Amino acid sequence: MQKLRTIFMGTPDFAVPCLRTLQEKTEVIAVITQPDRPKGRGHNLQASPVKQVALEYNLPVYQPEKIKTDEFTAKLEEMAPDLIVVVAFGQILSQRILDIPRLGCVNVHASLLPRYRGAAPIHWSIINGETETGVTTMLMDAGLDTGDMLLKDSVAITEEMTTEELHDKLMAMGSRLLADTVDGLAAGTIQPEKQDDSISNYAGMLNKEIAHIDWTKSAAEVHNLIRGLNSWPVAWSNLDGKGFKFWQTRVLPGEAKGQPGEVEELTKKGFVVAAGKGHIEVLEIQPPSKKRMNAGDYVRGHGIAAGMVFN
RNA sequence: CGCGGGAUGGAGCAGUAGGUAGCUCGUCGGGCUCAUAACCCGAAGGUCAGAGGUUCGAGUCCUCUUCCCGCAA
Repeated sequence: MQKLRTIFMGTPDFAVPCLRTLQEKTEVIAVITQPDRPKGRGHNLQASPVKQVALEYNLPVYQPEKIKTDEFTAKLEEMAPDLIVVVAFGQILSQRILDIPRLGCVNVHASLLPRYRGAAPIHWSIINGETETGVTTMLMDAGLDTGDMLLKDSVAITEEMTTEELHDKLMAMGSRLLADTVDGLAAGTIQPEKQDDSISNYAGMLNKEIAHIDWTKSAAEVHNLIRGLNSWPVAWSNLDGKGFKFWQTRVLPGEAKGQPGEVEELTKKGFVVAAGKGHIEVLEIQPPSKKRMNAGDYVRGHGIAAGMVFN
């Protein structure tokens, strides 16, 4: 069978396994990714993970600042791909681009659509305390993650799972699902299914403010925020005017003994903080200008004491 | 050369106007105990990130280097 001619669009780590899958199954004629951005200390320009892998395969890489320009669209039309695959690309495609490939544009999205459409489905599904999520492939249309669904796979979210762990699971699942989707599309065996807009919701972009812990919420909600924002941007709270990041916590049984944010007691492994309802034990923390460390170690070296209040 | 914060025994920290390096924990040995991650006694372990400079003398002041963290997605 003649290999499909495809174009891949993606940017972060999450998209990399999908690119590898596509490279194995099809002839990738171009890779589109975000322009190199200044990153890290020193603000050096850094290529996206997708670009690095594309270069490894010697694939042609394009990095338009805006993909929707007439000029770039025309270039895509010239390439005349059979299929375009988009995974965490970071730019919205125009209808004109969506119309280019014969088999359409396929998107791999890290949620069970129509739930959690948008930029940060993995983070939000944990923050909201969901017990199940997954990956969905769809035929893109002009809306944001509103296209007809192709294939789906699900995974359970456990109580202690962090975004980082879930991200890795879904990343692997996404590339497997993409493989099946490409095969199915080529063979014409997949029946696209419309999304039910009435049960959809939106997982917006994250910002610093949502990462600020609100201790008046319940212990479970605080814990979900912390594990949901683990790895980035990491939930934080102030003590003495200094920002502390919270990396790992666990919900303790029983009622809160102090006001929200108050350190109730020190424990072997860390310390206990009261929430609006219930309380949590802090196990791993990151003080200003320091690496993340065991909360117990931090307590031993510092004057953390019962009665101090985070806010 | 984008801005800022760090680097002190295995871990986390002190170290006050420069004058022989301390604390909490861990480790090892011993004791107590039916027993213990509990308690008691004792011990080991640091060229204070590296190089140079100022000084009678520097963890403590100055310069350079290396590494780490935050901001920026």
